[in-house]
Amino acid sequence: MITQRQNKILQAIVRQYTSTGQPVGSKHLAEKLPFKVSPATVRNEMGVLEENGFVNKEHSSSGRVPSKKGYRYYVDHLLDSEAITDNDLVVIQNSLGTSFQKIDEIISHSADILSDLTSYTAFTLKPEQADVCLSGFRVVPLGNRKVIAILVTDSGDVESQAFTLPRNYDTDALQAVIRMINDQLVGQPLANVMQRLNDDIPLRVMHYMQSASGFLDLFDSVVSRAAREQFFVGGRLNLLDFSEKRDSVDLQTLYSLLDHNDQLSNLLDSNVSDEGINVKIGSEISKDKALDDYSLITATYDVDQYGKGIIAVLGPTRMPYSRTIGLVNAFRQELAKRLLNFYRHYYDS
Amino acid sequence: MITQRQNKILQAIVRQYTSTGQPVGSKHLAEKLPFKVSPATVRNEMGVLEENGFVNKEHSSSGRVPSKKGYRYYVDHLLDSEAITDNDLVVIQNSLGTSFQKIDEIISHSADILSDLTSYTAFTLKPEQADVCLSGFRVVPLGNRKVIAILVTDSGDVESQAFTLPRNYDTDALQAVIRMINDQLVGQPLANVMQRLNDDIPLRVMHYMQSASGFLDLFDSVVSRAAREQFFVGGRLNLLDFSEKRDSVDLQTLYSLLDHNDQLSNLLDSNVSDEGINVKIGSEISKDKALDDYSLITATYDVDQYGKGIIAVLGPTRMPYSRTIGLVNAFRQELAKRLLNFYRHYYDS
DNA sequence: GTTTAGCACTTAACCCTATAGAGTGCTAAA
DNA sequence: TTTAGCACTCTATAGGGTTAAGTGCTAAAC
Repeated sequence: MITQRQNKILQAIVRQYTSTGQPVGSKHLAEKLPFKVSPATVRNEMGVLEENGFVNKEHSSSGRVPSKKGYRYYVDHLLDSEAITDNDLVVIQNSLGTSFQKIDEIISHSADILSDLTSYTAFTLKPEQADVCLSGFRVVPLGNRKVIAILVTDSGDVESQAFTLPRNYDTDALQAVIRMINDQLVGQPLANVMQRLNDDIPLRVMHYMQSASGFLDLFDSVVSRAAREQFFVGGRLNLLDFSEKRDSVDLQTLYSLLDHNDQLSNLLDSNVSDEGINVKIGSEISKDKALDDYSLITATYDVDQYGKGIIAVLGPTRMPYSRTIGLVNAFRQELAKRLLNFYRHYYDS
Repeated sequence: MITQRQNKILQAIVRQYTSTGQPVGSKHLAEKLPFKVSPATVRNEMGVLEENGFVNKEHSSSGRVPSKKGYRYYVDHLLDSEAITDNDLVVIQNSLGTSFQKIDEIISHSADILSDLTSYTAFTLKPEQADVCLSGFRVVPLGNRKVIAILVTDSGDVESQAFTLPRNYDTDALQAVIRMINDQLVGQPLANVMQRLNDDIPLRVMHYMQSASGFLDLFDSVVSRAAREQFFVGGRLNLLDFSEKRDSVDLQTLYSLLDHNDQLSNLLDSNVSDEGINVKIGSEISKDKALDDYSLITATYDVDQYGKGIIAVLGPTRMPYSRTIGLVNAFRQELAKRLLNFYRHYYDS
C-alpha cells in the first residue's frame, strides 16, 4: 500500500527528474516538497518506493530515478490538472487558423505544429469513417495510349493514376471491364473490394481480356492507395535529439524507423486506443528495445459524422507528461473544431 | 612544380587517410609506398607538399591530413582506374533488374540502391527533356461538385488533382475557361505557362468568372507540380553518420537540409555540371559551412532522345573516391541501359 | 512509533601529473 | 640527394587525490 506522502514524493521525483534529467536526491527533494520533512525522512520513504519498484538508483550512492512502473503510476494517478499556458493555446489556434484548400494540407501542417510545440516527433492521421465505400471508377483516355484511372470514394476522396496502355489494347474490352467493375464493386466498402480483387474479380476480368494482370495491377494500386490510412509525420529528426546512448545498435533501429513509413504506420496501428488520450511507456510501445526509452502519447479527435482521426507524439520516456498531454489534448480539440468547420462549409448544402 | 614522387606520396596519404581516418605519419607511409625510401625522405617530401598546401597537420607533431586542395588534386589527377568489384556490379544489375510499372518507381528505387552501395546519401532525378510542353488540360466532373483536373505534357507525364467546386459554380464559365486555357497554352513550354500565369492569364479568366483566384490556384498547383524536377533521396540519415563534431550548430543546418526537399533541390541544381561525372569538395558545394566536410559527386545519365537524368551522392570529404566514383559511374551506365529499354518498350510503336 | 540529526561509507566527476607513443624538424654524415 | 640520429612537441591514457552529492544505519528527540 502506498501512502499519501509517498504519492507526493513519487510525484515530486518524476517532476524533478523529467525537468532536469538528473537523479533526485533526498536533500533537494525535501526542500521542494509541499510539507516540511527532513531529508532523512525522505530517504526512508524513498527506500519504500524503491522496494515497491517505483524508483531505481543508477549506482549505490546516487539519487533516485523513476522506473517504468513509476512513470506508469505517475501518469495514471499523479498527473497535474493538464493545464497548458495561454501562450500555447494561442499558438495552436493561430497555426490552425490559416486557410487551406485540402484536408491533407491541414493534417500535414498539424504534424509540424504539434512537433514544434512539443519538440518531439508528431504524427497525424486524417479522420476516417469506419467503412469507406467505392463510389465510382473511371478511366479517361488522354490520347497517345495514355489513360488516367480515377477512383472516387463516398467519403469524397479521389485517387488517380496515369498509365500507358500496351500496344494493341482492345478498348472495347477495357470499357466492358470498367462497366463490370462499376456494376460489381460500387457501393462496397474498400476492404471488401481489396478482398475480391484477390478472389472473383480476376476471373471476371478474364472474360473480356486474355491477361488480367496489367489492368488489375493498376486498379489494385489505386484502390490500395485510397484504402491506406495516410498519415503525416512532423519533426522526424527530433527522435534523435535525446537517445542517451548515441553509439549503440539501437540507433540503427531508430534510423530505419525514421526512414520507413510502413514501420511507423505499424507502430501507430498497434498502439491506438479506442478513444481519448492514451500513454504508452517504454516497452509498452513495442517489443523493440530501441524504443525502451521512449513514450508514445496517442489521442483521437472526433469530427462527428465525418469520422475520427488520430494524433500522436513520440518522445523520451523522460518527458514532462503534464505539459505534453495537455498540449495533445488542447490540440485534438482545436483540430476537431477546425475540421468540423471545414467539412460543414464544403460538403453540406 | 610537383614531382612524380610527391604525386605518389600525396596519393598514398589520401588513400590511407580516407580508409583509416587517422593522420598519416612518415614511418608507416614509407612502408606502404611502392618504392623504397626512408621515413626521413618521406618527411622532407611531406614538408614540400605542406608548403604547397596539399596537406595539413592537426597539430605541430601530428601526421599529415589532406587539405581541400589535396583532395581536389587527388580527384583531378591521381585517381585509380575507377574499378569496382564484380560483386558491386552484380548488385547494381540485379537491383535494377526487377520489373516496374512507372519511371518514378525505378528512379526512386535507384536512390535507395545507390545509397546502400555507397552508404552515403544518394539522389536521383528522372530524365528530363529540355523543354517540356503542355499538351492538354482537362477537368473531369466526378459528381457531387467534385472534379479532377488533369494536365498532360508532351513528355507523357500526367499530373492530376482533385478539387471540390464552391457552391453555385457556373459550369459553362468553367468550360469556357478550360477551352481558353487549351487554346492559349497548349504547345507552350511549361516555363512559359508558369510565367503567363502571373501575366495575362488572370485577366483572360476574369472575362468568364468574377473571381479568378480559386481556379487559378488549382491550375497553378498542377502546372508547377508537372514542371518541378522531382527528385528522390535515399539514405537521408546517412548524412549524420560521420559529422565529427556532433555538437556544433552545424547539425542544425544538416537537420534542416534533411527535412526540406527544396533546400536539397537547390543544392543539386547549383552543383550539376553539364555532363559526365563531377566532384565538388567541401566549400565548393555551397557557401554553407555545415557542408565543409562533405563532398558531392554528381553524374548525368543519358537516355538518348528521352533526355538526360542525374544521380548524385553526398558523403564525407573523407571518402574513398575511387570506389565511390566507380560505383556512380557503373550505376549511371546501368540505369541508362535499363531506362532505354523501358522507354523503347512502352513508348515506341 | 515517527521523525530527525549525525556519521560512516560509496560513487562519479573533476583536476592534476606522469608517462608512453607517434610524429616532426633539423643537423650532419653517407 | 638520401638517411641516421636526436631533441622536441603534442596527444592520449592511466593513476591519484579531492570534492560534492548521495545513501543507509543508528541512536536520540519528539
